[in-house]
Amino acid sequence: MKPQDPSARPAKIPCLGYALMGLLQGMPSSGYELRKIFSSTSMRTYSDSPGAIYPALRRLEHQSLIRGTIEEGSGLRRRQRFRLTPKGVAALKAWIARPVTRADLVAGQAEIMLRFAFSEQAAGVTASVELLRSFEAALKPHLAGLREEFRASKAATSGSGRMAFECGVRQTACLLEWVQYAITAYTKERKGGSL
Amino acid sequence: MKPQDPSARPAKIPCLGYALMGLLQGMPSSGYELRKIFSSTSMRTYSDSPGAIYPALRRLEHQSLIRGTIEEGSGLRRRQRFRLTPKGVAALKAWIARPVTRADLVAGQAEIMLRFAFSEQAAGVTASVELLRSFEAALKPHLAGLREEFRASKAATSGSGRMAFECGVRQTACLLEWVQYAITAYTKERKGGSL
DNA sequence: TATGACATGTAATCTGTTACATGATTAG
DNA sequence: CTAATCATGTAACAGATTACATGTCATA
Repeated sequence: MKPQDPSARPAKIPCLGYALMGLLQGMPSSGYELRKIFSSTSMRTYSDSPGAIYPALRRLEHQSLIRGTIEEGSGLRRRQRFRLTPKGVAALKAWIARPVTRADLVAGQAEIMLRFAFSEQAAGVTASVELLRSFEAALKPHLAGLREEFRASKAATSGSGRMAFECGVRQTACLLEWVQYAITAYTKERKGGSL
Repeated sequence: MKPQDPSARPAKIPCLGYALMGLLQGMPSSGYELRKIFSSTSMRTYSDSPGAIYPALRRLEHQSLIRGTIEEGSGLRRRQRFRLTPKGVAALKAWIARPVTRADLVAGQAEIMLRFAFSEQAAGVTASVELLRSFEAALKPHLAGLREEFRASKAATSGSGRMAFECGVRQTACLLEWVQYAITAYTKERKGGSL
């Protein structure tokens, strides 16, 4: 069957879904609270629009990755508090544990950083370090390739185009430096890891 | 009229549209050639799928920003070559000349870099430098804000989350360094500019 | 003549955006 | 009572992805 049996693949979860699950682990929250996090903290990159959050939460619930319970506590105001299910925890861990591919790099490192940010709480220090090493392994040849492409296009491209390319190279180099700094920071402070 | 009269706004062009127009200035190309650029060069970030490119080209054509002409030259194989119209050139220049806002920064700098990359050819060195200065002006307070948020969350957030935040701060600092390097590179080499 | 690269497209589907709607609760 | 905030949603639409369809041309 060529068109890839829909029941076979594990129902791809978009990045926003993982962002929500990552926040939900450790801190069960309502949709409104999650929106507040997206609009007020450094996670501004994610949409805080209700038209994004609420449908996303319902999708996750339909996949049994999270479960919402209506709180009756304080007032009569309806309010759902969502928690990760065991299946959700597993999905989150699997997402974090994925090796970093070249495709991840060209797609922008936003998703990898999200994975890393949630890694320690969701899967332990060992998983964080593993992810960093995978990141480093993907990053090195990628940076080398970029530098080669930069040299090759040096004559062809002109002016600001070349300059922009150089910015990309610098940013990638900076990222690699951070990865290596993070690895040493993790491996120096503890030998065993907390998991 | 609250719902913002649709005929009033200049029909927002998505980033892919500007990427296509930027490539088309200077080098009229077919859809297939554009796809090749996206799939083979450092512009891999943009989709090379026909389902993205061809509809985007048609949208631009409907807005009279580009015009396609069927080439009859070599064989009988149909092939459209697209060129920027004067209106397209104007739209591209206007997009490049937009001051960089805080919203641009949190949305990720991909679009700003694209604007800069095309700036010199589309609007001249003066526009490039102007854009860089605007970028710098937006970047400085943003970086300061990030650093403050980082310090504030230092105790609260734990482990990899804080580390990821630090990565964001470093990347932003690296970006600012590049901007300043680029400004000096431009202003040192020529006083007047080529426009 | 069969294969593969060239070249262009369409259809189904998914996700996100914008803009609006709805109702409960709290502060003045 | 009224306005603002809390909290949750919906509807219309835009844009991208995936997967497929179509046809041309060169070459082995």
